[in-house]
Amino acid sequence: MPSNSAPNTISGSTAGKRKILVTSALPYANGSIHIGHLVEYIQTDIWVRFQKMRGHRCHYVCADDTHGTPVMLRAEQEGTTPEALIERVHGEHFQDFSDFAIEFDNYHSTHSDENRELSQDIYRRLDKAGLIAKRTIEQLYDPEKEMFLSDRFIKGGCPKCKAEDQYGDSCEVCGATYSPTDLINPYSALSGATPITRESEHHFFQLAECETFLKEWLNRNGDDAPLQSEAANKMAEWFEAGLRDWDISRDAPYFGFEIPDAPGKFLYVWLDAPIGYMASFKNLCEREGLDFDSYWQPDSDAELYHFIGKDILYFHALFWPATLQYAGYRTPTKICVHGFLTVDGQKMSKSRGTFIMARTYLEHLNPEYLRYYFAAKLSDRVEDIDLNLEDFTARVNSNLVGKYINIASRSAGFISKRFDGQLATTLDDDGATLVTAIQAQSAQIAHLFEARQFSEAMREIMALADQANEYVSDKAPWVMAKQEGQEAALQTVCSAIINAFRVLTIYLKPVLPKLASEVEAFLNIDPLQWQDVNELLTNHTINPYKHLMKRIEQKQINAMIEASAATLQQAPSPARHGEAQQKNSKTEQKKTTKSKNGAGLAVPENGAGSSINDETDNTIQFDDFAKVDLRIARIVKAQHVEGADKLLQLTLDIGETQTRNVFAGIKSAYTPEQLEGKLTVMVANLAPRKMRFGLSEGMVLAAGPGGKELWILEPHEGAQPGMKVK
RNA sequence: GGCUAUGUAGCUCAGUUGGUUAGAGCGCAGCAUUCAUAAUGCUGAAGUCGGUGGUUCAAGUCCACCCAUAGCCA
Repeated sequence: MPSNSAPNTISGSTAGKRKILVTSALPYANGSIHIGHLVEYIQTDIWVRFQKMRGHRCHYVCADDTHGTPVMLRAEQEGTTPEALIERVHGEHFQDFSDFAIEFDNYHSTHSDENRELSQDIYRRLDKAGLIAKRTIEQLYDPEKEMFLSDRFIKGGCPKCKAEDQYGDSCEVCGATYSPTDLINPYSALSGATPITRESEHHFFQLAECETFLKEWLNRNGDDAPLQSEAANKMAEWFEAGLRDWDISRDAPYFGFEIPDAPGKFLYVWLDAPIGYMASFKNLCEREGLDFDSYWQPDSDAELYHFIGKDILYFHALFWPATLQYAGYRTPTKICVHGFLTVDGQKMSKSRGTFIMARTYLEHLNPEYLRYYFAAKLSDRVEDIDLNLEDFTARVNSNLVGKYINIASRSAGFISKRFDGQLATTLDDDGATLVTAIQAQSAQIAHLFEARQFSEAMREIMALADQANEYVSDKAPWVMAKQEGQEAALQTVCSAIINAFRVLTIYLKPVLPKLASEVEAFLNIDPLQWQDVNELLTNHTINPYKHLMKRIEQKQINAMIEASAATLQQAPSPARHGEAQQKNSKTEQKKTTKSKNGAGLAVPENGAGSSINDETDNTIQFDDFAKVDLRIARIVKAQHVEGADKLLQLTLDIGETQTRNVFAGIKSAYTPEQLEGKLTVMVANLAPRKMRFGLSEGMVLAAGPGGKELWILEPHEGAQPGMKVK
């Protein structure tokens, strides 16, 4: 594991200023920022702030990713232009980031002059290098809308199971994969028109030509290689599968940049998106008089870091270095890949209220809680991290408020009340020992920040906070305060505590910049830099202590979850770019369908107490309720379903001449024997759902989080099959 | 289906090249304390390290298979 290794020559030292350029992936201009996105921006921002505190010349740039079909269509839907749409979203994104204390040196847009010039120039350079091939391909075309359709925008009947309304690449009912041309009665999802096949010349980036270079790049710098081991593994997989050409052109109409000398052809959004990193930096250079070339020329002495999520590794580890190399630019120093965010161990879910938008979070909680929590969970590995809300509350309250903030809170009162804010001129032996011990961890903690092992750094820092609290406990200043002749000792002890607090604040500053600045005001000092660790604050007057951070209350969390559940109809997509975006919203849709009625069970995928319906708010009218025909049902027969992991097949008697067949996802909690003969409640008027194993004609009601914890409803004695539940 | 990860105390995670009774924080229990917007200190309980089989004097750590979860298959 390369980045776990001992500090190398670059990362360990403070001597010598480094030139560092850092990016986070560009958020797509077709959705709001949510807490999943924030993992990356917070991770990057912490790293950047650390580098700046160390005195390095570090720039952090980002931008909105604006091009592609989804933006074009959404603008059309909203009755506006793509330009107006992306401008509005740009403002929203920037505000969200700012409010989370994510401090870009520049937040630009891929729809900018800089990006157009760079993108078109890079295309020309790649073409000149012989890497662009042109081939005519056949694609489905919407004659009404007059545009080519990607798989996502074509629907029709599944060629295998005949299910209707399936997408162009795979069937959600039987799982078959196929090509859109295989669909039965295909139609355009945009206009409903029948698509026709049409030829078009496309431009391809011949990635296979770059294989030798990519392998060399990947193995560069030994232990300090550009990729983490997990990402390098993935690369090996891709190499083994063989690198294929990359289709980088799209036909008009397309919101993007035209390909030079190819009228009606546009650069695919994924080509110009990463170039947006350069464009944003170029824009910054022009504004601040920096030398763009010294960062991007092949012999550059600057370091270049891209922080990305594992979902877009392919673009950043294959195409992007290849693009840069063959266009005559330098290549990235490192691609820092992180995993996804889960909430309470599961994918963020709109119905459970765990699909939390950045804005919703901000309306209920302090952003620095989340910054700390993410820091406490993040490592240099490509691992998913979990936001466990209970753990979140406990850790923030205990670590930040109970341990760290409390150190200031329990000493400052004495200093201001008894000594008029004046700190002692020297520390006693024990106090000096404590502060020295905390200072001594500076190099180690810096190394952990540098190596992106933030969770380890937080552990170290909190262990030091424990030492400070032990010292307070040992010295018992409140006892001294009551003894005559102990004034000097009291002042000395409290000064040591304040000094311990000051050093801990330096260590936490990259994570908690706002809090740190309040601490600076409280301590009456200049903005803290990393090198200030070695100084002592003595013979100095501090300001009266005001509480620096409140504890999280459960009701704030609850309110945030409720608010998230309530605003879920505007389904923002987590994806960043064009087609990836489409794919994701499709997954989301799949999930929704499934939890609604796919398994014939009224339990949302995993959600205890959550709403079944994703689209409405929580209140319904009586009429709405009356629409649901709930009936007492006797389980005449229950059996396993061959090939299904979660399903039981139930035969239900609801007083009709025919029994009902229902597939229920309760295998994990019940055996067929436990169910046969029992009474339960079913939804009798649910539209039948064709499943892989047959037709499901309703669903039975059950509660619980899932797995073994699942309980179906059973009426009291006397109820008869067929009775209506109302 | 193929591939890649992950699975260690209630929760979140550490566990170096296989080596003495498996660690931390949070939570929990008891005690102490009251300076601190209940915060702190001390003590303690708690794990057949996903399962099965194997290699070895010795396996959480290596191998095989299986189970679960997540992702990738452009």
